[in-house]
Parts: sequence; C-alpha cells; structure tokens
Amino acid sequence: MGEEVRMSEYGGGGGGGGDDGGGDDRVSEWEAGLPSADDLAPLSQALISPELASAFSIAPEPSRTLHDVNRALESTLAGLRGHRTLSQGFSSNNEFKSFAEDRDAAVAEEADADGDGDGDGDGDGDGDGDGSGSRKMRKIDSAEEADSAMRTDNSVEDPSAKAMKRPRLVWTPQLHKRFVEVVAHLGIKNAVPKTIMQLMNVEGLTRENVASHLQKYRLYLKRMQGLSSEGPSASDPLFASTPVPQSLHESPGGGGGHANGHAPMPMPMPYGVPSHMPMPVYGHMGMQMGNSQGFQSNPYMLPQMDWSGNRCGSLVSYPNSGSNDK
DNA sequence: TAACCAATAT
DNA sequence: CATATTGGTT
Repeated sequence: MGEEVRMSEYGGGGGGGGDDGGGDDRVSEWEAGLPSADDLAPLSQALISPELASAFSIAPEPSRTLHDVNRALESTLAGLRGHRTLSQGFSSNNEFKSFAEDRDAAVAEEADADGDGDGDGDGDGDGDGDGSGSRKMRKIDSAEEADSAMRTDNSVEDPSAKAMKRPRLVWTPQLHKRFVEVVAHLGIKNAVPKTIMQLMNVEGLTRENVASHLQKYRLYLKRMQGLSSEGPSASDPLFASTPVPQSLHESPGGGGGHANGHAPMPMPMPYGVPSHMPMPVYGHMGMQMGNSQGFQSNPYMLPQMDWSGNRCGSLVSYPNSGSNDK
C-alpha cells in the first residue's frame, strides 16, 4: 500500500538497532530537521537551575553535560547512519562517561543484569524479548504475589536481592516538556520510543517509560486534532501547557517518492547553549493518590522540588550511569 | 532479534 | 487518571 511507513525494521546486518530508519532517507531528514538551534535551545535550556544542581551535586560539569546531549545527538545520528547497534556504538564512543560524583555509590546494586531491563547492557534487553530476566522475574514476582495473596511483610526490596522494581516514573512538566520538544523535532513520524529516549538523554528513562507516555501523547494529539476551536485548558493541563508543535512532517516518500520538494540538507548543529540537567522523578508508590490532578493544574508552576530527597538518601538509585542510552 | 504499537492491567 | 505491563506485529 501506499504507506510504507512501517517499513520493516529488520535488524538485518546493517540495520542493527532497529534501524528505524529504514534507510538513509530518514536519516537525511533527521539531519535537516533535527536541531534547529531554535528548538534545541529551549530544550537544553529549560531545566533546573545551576544552583539547584549544585546544591544536589548533580551537575558535575556543565559544559560536559551540555556536550553530552549534543554528543548524544551526533552519536545517535552517526550510529543510525553507520551500522552498529546504537547502544553499542554509544558505549564505545561515549566519552562522557564521567558523569560524576557518586552515582556509583548508589549504583552499588548494579543489578543491571536484570535491572529491570534497561540494563544498560544495551537496551535490547528490556523489550520483552530479553528472555533473560526482566520479564521472567516480573512474572514470578506477580505470580507470587497473586498466589499467596499477600506476603505481609517482606515485600519491598531487599537490597541484597538483585531485582528491584523501579518506582513509577512521574512525568513532571519538565520531563514532559523535553519529551514534547524532542518529539516535535523528530517529527511525529520519526518519533519512536527508542529515539526519543535517546535524544531526551534523561538518565533513568527507559524505552518503556517513553513508549507509554508517547502513546498517551499521541492520543492527546489526535483528540485535539478533532477539536479545532476550543481552549479546554482545564482538560489536559500537562499537555495543554505544551504547545502542540506542528508536527505533521511527512517523511520522504520512502523509496522513490519525493513528494517533498525539500532537498536534504545536512545541517550542522551550531548550538552553543546552556546546560541542562534532566532528572527523572519518581513517586513513592504504595500511595494511590486519588487526587490525580494535583499540581498539574497550573502548568506555569514548575515543581522542581522533590529531587532533594532522592539522590542522597536512599533507594531509588538510577539504573546506570551517566549515559543513559540503553 | 529487537522495536513498535495498541490494548490491558495495576 | 497516570503508568506499567503484556501481546501481537512488523
């Protein structure tokens, strides 16, 4: 059929990593449309203030961090272009490994092996396919729970154990913003979980996290599409706060079709911008706050608060080190 | 295989 | 309701 959008992502030799691209076409487009300094700027700009970062000691080197993302971008593209599994490519390539500080301490667990999946191993892992462990573990877990109905105590993590369920990710406006920006710049079409995750470059974010959110986001877009006039800001606070990008880009008609009169123009990425320090936030589970729409009511309010407690203290250690790419 | 997507479960 | 998890496809 006309739409080849789907293009099989056969791993095939070159493809590797899902090669979402199906080809060079897509990549080309990426290069062109990717980083409009314009877009990128806000992206890298609006995060937490240096002070905050400093306070938490999470920002090792601003410049480094900055480069991280840029680097990541480049790497991503490069990786896609070349043939090598994205993730793998990253690993060998990344020089920003030194993110810092003490994250290692927290990571003590390591557990990445199963670490719920993302084991940085590469990323392939988590897909359910991993066969290795994540899924298995989970299954067992739930089975146990269901079976025995409820183990009164124990529960919750034993540090010693190697499997720790990752806490629910809370999509803060900041995170969501990043997300939207990335999606916008990728174009709805190329915006797939893995890529988004990598471009967001947020530590601890998993592909599944993004996938889930992406799903919701798509629904939101669709819904909004149908309703042209109307400003139901009250309905979707979080999303409403984010400008809906005109992301209706069409990819090059795939092989042979060039509906788009746009010559692929490789665009260097001339940014030089501020730093950013993305940080995923988790909520404490066990508590189902019936009150869903809490702070989100006001998009303008930037709740950057909770982070303080997390880092130092206690559980919830992020999966792996600085380079998130899985 | 690994990734995506949509549906479903928590 | 927001996320996570699962199953089916590509």
